Amino acid sequence: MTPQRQRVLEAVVTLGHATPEDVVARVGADGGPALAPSTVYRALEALESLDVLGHTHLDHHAPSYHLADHADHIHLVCRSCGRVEQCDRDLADGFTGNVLSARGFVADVTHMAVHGLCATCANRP
Amino acid sequence: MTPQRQRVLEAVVTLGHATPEDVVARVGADGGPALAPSTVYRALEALESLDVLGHTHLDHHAPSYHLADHADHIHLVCRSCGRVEQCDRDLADGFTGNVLSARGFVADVTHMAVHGLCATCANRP
DNA sequence: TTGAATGCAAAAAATTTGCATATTG
DNA sequence: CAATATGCAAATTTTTTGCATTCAA
Repeated sequence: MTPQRQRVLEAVVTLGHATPEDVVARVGADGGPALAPSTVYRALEALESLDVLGHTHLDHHAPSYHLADHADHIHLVCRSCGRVEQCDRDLADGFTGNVLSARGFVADVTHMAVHGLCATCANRP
Repeated sequence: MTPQRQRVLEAVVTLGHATPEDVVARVGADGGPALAPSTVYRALEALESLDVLGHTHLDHHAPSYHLADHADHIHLVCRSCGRVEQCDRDLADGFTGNVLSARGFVADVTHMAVHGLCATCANRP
């Protein structure tokens, strides 16, 4: 664990969810010297392979990293305000069971981003 | 509906699921002249806004387009062999109900890619 | 004919790679 | 000391934009 990787990790923790470029930007603004983009990309991969981080695909053009802890949750992405919230994975137990019996497919819901409208945006035209 | 857009649409239908670059490649190989990448990107957007196509995020760096019909299904992506299959959306009815009551979140499961292991890959070390 | 679509070429973004140097264990 | 990580720069890859030309309604 090098200081650069610690800074990458801190950035992800601070941001909650972050694309690689979010991390590059954040790390460049945290006081220390900027990190080379390649370092950030490699650090994210390394931290993910150590199961410290995980990622989902919240929007169109970038993976979004988060603490592996969060992997126990399902990500809910509001298509209106863009907010990301999480819910307990067991809300999907029935669904994973259905998919397993219907298709023999073993679903990993924690890698899943569910799009829709959050409570706030749903109660608004 | 221009001939170029028809060819883009045909390519998506033929491929089932296709990233913009898949479409560029496919259209370049279907006999006719290649289309400019910008034309393909704009055609995909246009077809989506007409509700002819929809898209999900099946892998890391690209949206994957498919017929809007397919939007009535949930996409299951095997992390081992990469195959994409679909299942009926009602398998997730319980899940969407849970998310709604727990968070007030209105989930659109058809925009969702579920990662995991397909039946074949799950029965294999 | 009037607005929209295309092709082209160039620009912008995002990600990856090679390699010399520096750092870790 | 040996292995690994970093920084930098350049190369790729993917997507977007501007604009003159062509096409469709």
